[in-house]
Amino acid sequence: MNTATRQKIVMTALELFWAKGYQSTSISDILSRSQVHSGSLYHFFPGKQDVLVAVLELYRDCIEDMLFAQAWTGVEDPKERIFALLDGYRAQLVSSDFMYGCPIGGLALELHEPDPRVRNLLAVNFANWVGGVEQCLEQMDDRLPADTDRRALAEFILTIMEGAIMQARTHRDIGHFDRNVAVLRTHFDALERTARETI
Amino acid sequence: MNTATRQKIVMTALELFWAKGYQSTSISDILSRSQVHSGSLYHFFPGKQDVLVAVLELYRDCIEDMLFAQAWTGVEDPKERIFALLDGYRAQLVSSDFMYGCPIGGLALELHEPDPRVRNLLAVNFANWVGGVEQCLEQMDDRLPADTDRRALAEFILTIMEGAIMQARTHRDIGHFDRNVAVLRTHFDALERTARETI
DNA sequence: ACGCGACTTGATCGAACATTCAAATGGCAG
DNA sequence: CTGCCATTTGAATGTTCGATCAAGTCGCGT
Repeated sequence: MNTATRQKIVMTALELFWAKGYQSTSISDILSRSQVHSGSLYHFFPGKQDVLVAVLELYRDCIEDMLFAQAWTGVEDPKERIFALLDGYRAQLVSSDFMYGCPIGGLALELHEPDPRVRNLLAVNFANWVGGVEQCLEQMDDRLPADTDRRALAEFILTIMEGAIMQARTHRDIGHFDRNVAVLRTHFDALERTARETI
Repeated sequence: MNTATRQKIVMTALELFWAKGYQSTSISDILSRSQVHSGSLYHFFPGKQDVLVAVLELYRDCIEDMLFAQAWTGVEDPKERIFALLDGYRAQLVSSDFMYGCPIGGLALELHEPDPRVRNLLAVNFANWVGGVEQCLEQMDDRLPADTDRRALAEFILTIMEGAIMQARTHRDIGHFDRNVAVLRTHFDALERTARETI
């Protein structure tokens, strides 16, 4: 199977879905940007929805190499790895003039009655992101109170990332992102202080 | 001006934008649901985008009576008013089987290159919501540490609401919402404890 | 009674959309 | 060289979209 054309389609769709969303991206957009003709696209994919599935599968399979590895090079402290991850989204927002937020979050809110495959892949991608953060929290060991629910805290951090991006994009003001991260830092400070006090 | 037809259009559009989003709602959807003909709609509105503007203006003008007043009847404690507000969104998610999230947040992430009017109205609606929560935080007086940035904390609470809805909807599991709110509660506990200790 | 302006009706428009298909191409197995 | 099958080409399809418009209705001031 000539995979080059298929990959070109998926990479182009990934970029367009990220920049404009799923519904605002037409098949024609994907075709003209990727220099592929419609027959080729429909040779590899039954329909538009299946292109989205392929994009979400790519996210799922590459989160480790493309997201975590990238954000965590040169950062060893597990707590700072979490903030480095958030800072990556911040940098994307700023450098793209608030165009590029979270590709999964954008799709998750845009698709109101998604295909079960799509919804499941969105959930898996969220779960993988949360899992990565959860590992950082576990590596913080007794810097966090023993009774801290690390999974719930990891989900909380995803929540903050998504909400902070939403507000910063809407106001076109990175201050909204920064203030949210700052409050998260005070939450970590309180947790670490509690952990120290109850040794 | 025959306002009845206009109102019918705006109310129908509000409901459809909330349930299906802006792009997935066609003018035909609005017309058939509201029993109005296309000429009437275009008599009152230059185009689809202006219907959205009217919907967002309605949210802006009615947030006090429709949202805060509703959530806060019978709840006097300012801290519990915040959690009552969140519980309202929770109830909507559950009773609608995860269809109805936050109408503003959904539109904010869906519209990638919005008309300045639209973007500004989204920002105003977020700001009004944050303002309501900020007032609650101010009424908490010295139950919070003196140096707490109440505006930033109010924005943080909006963030949590939006992120919690996003995750609960994606997983179709209200547990994701509840865990986020639970972590927020631990954050409040820590703040109140700090305030008590530093009297 | 009359006319005017506000509103309604519903057929109609062109553009954009996702999708289809028959024909052409090209590489490779035998 | 030949035949086959995966892939490519690009015109064409039917549908849905947002929007237009001419004709009609209604109420109200004069």
